[in-house]
Amino acid sequence: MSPPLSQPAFPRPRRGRPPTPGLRDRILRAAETIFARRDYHEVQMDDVVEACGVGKGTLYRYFPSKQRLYFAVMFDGIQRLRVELEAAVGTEEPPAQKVHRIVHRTLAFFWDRRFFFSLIHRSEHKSTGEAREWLRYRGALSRVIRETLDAAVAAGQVRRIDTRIATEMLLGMMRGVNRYRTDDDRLDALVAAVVDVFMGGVGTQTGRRIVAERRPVRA
Amino acid sequence: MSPPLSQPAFPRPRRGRPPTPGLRDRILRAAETIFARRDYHEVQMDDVVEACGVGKGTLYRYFPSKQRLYFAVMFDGIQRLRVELEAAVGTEEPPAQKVHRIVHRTLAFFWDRRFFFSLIHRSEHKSTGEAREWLRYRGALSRVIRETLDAAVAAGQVRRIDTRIATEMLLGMMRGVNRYRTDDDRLDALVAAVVDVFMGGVGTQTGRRIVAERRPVRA
Amino acid sequence: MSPPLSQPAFPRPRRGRPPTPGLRDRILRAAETIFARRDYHEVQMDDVVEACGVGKGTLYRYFPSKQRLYFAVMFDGIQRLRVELEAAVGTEEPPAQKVHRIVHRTLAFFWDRRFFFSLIHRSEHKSTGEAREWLRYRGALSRVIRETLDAAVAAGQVRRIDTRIATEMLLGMMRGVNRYRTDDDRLDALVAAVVDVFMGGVGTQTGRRIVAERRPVRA
Amino acid sequence: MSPPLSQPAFPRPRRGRPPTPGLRDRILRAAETIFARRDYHEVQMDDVVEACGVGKGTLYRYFPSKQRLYFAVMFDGIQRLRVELEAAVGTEEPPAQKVHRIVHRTLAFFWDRRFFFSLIHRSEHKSTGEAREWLRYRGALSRVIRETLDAAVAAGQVRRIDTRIATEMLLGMMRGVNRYRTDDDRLDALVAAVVDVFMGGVGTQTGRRIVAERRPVRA
DNA sequence: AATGAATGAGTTTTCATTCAT
DNA sequence: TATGAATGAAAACTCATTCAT
Repeated sequence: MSPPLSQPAFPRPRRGRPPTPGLRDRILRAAETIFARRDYHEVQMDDVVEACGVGKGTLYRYFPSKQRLYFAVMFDGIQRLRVELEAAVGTEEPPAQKVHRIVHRTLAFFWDRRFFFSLIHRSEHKSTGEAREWLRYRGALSRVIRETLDAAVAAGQVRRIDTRIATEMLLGMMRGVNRYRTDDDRLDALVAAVVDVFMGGVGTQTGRRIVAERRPVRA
Repeated sequence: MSPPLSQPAFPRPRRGRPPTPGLRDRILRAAETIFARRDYHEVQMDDVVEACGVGKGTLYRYFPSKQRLYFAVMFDGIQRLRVELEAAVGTEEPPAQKVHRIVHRTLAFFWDRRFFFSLIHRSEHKSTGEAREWLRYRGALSRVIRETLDAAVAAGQVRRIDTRIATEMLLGMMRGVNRYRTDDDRLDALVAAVVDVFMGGVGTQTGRRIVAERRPVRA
Repeated sequence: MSPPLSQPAFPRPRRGRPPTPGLRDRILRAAETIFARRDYHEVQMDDVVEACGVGKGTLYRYFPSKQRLYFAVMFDGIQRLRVELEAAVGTEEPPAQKVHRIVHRTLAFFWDRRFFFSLIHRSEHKSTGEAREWLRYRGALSRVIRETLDAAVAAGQVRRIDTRIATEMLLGMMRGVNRYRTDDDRLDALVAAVVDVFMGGVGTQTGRRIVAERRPVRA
Repeated sequence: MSPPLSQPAFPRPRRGRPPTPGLRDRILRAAETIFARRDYHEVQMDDVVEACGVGKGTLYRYFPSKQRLYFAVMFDGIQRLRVELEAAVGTEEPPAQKVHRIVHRTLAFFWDRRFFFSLIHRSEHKSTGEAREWLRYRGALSRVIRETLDAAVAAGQVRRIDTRIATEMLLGMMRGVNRYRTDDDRLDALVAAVVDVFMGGVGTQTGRRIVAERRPVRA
């Protein structure tokens, strides 16, 4: 539904000169750095305008409203994360190992985006198109995790638990440790801690052993 | 002009119209239900006014600004939860069992307060007095959990892990499953799932067995 | 129309116990010190309430609105000044001398009341009863001055000028020097300066001599 | 991106919608007529908005607050008056004559601005930047008068009096006659009366004669 | 009668969005 | 097309006045 975010290597045959190529992306990047740092309601369109060095009219030409811009940023971000996770998971490793990669990538992604998603999932009564689309994106992301867990269950590395709920737990753990981390906390240590507890909790004997032996978790 | 001697010393003989008893609490309750359902910026003072059937001036008499009201609601809520947890934890049970109670009470508390604290996790750069105080309240809450975990470690029911981080993981897990639960999810099932995974992850043999054998914990 | 402001020596036979005798006056005094120092719109009824140590309901029992209170204060003040001037003028002195007394008393009166009358004479369109009454009070005051000038004209001590306009000039001069006086300015010096210029301007030879010889004006 | 070289250096090639020419002035004029007629607290921003036929946002774009707008109007007005006075005084006439011009211009200026400066003389205890700046403007205005008087003293046309105080007297006289003028009063007559009394009061023989002989001064 | 709690109409200001160039 | 000026609906808050005790 949204155009590809990275410039494709061969620009598709354009009819009519596309207005300032790459401008949409530039706006998206600038907006991301802003929305990642401040809450939705603390961000003003003027800030975005200033951050991406573009006129306000232009901004509105590309994104018809603040909400749309915000969601575009969120969708873009979560999509990139999903792509990363898919890449991390599309290997021949044992599923239990993949959990480690997932946690690492995800925590790294949110490390500098602590205010991401602050707007999302408010006012449940409003079922706007955005809300629906958000669920799609969010679902696509969590599905990567869930399917990995499913595979792990199939491989006897994770116990027969409800992987939907387990996925939310894992995401929640990561959010928690990231939100309330201290300045001394290091990414790797938190990754290790999360994997340790989560796999300890959901893994089978086998699963735990696989995770434990491979990566000597540095505190 | 001096208080009648027959009156007890404490209830000083108020002159003029006495403050409507319990009004502050009434406002606080009404505001809680509103802030629990909608995001801070979606709540308007007029809504609160209407919800508690009180004049706007009165609202401002008790809480001098919207922010103050919001924080009062948050502080009140988190404090009540903390008190509940302290009660739940002040028993002779084995520490591992107490984790079960903590999870149950906490999830129950947030069951209808899914949007609580939405504002609070924002803009930490503003070090207002409120922000500081929030940290105090939040710290007092998490301390209850952490100390329980510490006791569990001491009792050999939880492994020697960083209980600060473990606390955040536990809170994060609960937040995650609550936020993204479906309409079919039941409180007890989620409690069980969280305890299962968390204690599986952090517990020792002993700890796990303690939790596992006394599975059915009702409200 | 308004009750006598000073307690008469023999209290008139009251039927029904008069509510807290002297309270009205107390309020009036307290309000005066407030309105003399701050502008009408900067004064809040709560300030008045606090200043006179009386409940807000009581305040409204005696003065039905802020405006009424304000005008009562103004009327009271201007009336007292008028009484003073009448006393100062009811002597056998030559009229030119009386001007000196007028200036002295008037400047002294306003010395600590620099914000008096700030509200008055706004919004000409509103012809409230207050506005009319204010004109009566103000007229009574300026009449004392004007009649003194008339007498001075008759006595050949002031030139045949329009004494209405001259009165306004004199009042304006006093207002000007008082409003923009420095901390070093002394009352007597300003009185002398005003009398000097005014009588120099309106007086005849005779009139000027009379004023000049009597009070050696210290600059 | 850099300005075309054919354009002159100064009118930089503004991009986007150019500011409505003269809009700031239009607002200023409209606000002046309003503030000249009504007191600060009786003026609402909506009135100003309506008076100058501009959106409220625009009003706030040019003046960030009601106070700022008010002071801008005052500063603008007093500055224009000062410029007028400087022009009136920058001639070869004898200083005593100049007083006549000063009075004429000043009274004419305030003829339709009887409520000007109503806020300004308030609450001097608040030493805001505006208050300071106001003193600068007001000082610049009175200085023109004072220097004229000083010159007149030097020329032997005014007695050796305190010209600071004399300036305040003159301004006060003008304010007084203007404030309390009747509908029948004519500008020229009041000007004549003020000059007559003031110069009679402060002038030397010479000074008075100079003013007196060239009585009829029209605009 | 006296008091102070309760009230709500009225005002300033913000900021997402539109529009003229 | 790109730009920034212009717009006005919406929202927090104040304070004179009323009312219950």
